[in-house]
Amino acid sequence: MAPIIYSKQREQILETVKSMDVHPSADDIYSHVRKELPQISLGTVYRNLNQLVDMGELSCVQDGKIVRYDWETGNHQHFKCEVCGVLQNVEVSNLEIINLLSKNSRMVINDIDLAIKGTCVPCKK
Amino acid sequence: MAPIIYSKQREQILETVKSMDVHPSADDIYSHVRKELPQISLGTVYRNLNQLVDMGELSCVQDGKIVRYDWETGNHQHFKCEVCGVLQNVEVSNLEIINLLSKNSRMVINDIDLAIKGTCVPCKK
DNA sequence: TATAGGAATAGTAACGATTACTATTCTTGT
DNA sequence: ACAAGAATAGTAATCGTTACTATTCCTATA
Repeated sequence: MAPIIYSKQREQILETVKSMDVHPSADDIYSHVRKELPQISLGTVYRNLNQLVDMGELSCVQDGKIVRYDWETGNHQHFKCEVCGVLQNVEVSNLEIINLLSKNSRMVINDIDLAIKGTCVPCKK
Repeated sequence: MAPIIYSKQREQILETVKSMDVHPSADDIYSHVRKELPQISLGTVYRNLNQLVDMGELSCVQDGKIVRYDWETGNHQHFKCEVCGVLQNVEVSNLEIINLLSKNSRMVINDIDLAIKGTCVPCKK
């Protein structure tokens, strides 16, 4: 439980993720942040991303075998287009789904993680 | 599109997964199959697991950064206990969830992948 | 049943995302 | 200004998985 102290690297990483519209991978973020801080190392990016997720400043999603980061931390789930590969947020009431699930199960449900796969609107045409 | 021909390794891998009650990883399966076929290589296990999933004989789930395999291929989702780490199947009507989601979205939903996190019945006590 | 063509294998090397390590540099409370 | 200890850059290591290659196995055909 070491206290977290300021670093310009962490601030820059957070700002960078917030400025990106897609769900960037650690490597995407590294590339962007290097424009501002050319000396930053990839390990620093990973360490800070993990901290920011732990702190609740960011959320993350597993996309295949890589992790993607998201500045939206509220109640949402992810849609992946199987045609173009884009990953986008979908506003969903997790509670509704949890209620649906709770009807038939005796375990305690804390959270759900829903990956929706299909064809996005532009690819549909 | 090379035709798939018989191999005792593939048969043994499939039988092994079907005999296991938990959701085994490739490495778990490798350990078990080696008792019957000591010469089998890990690469063979991976290659055949991928084929069996493609053939629809098995299904698989991403669990953190590893993939786990499942002989149940029907309509179900996965529950992970955050206390003991066990991964178990939950019977869910995917259609109900897809209907819920389709109300508010214009993309075409082909499939969903739901990871439920919580506390299992034994750990609840 | 012998055989040829190609599919599968064992063993090993390579890969890619992520984490660990370490000497040095920053932050911050005093 | 200074000391304690967080954070960093750079690099090595880890780990699940895939790729490669020479050899062995399967099976359709003669």
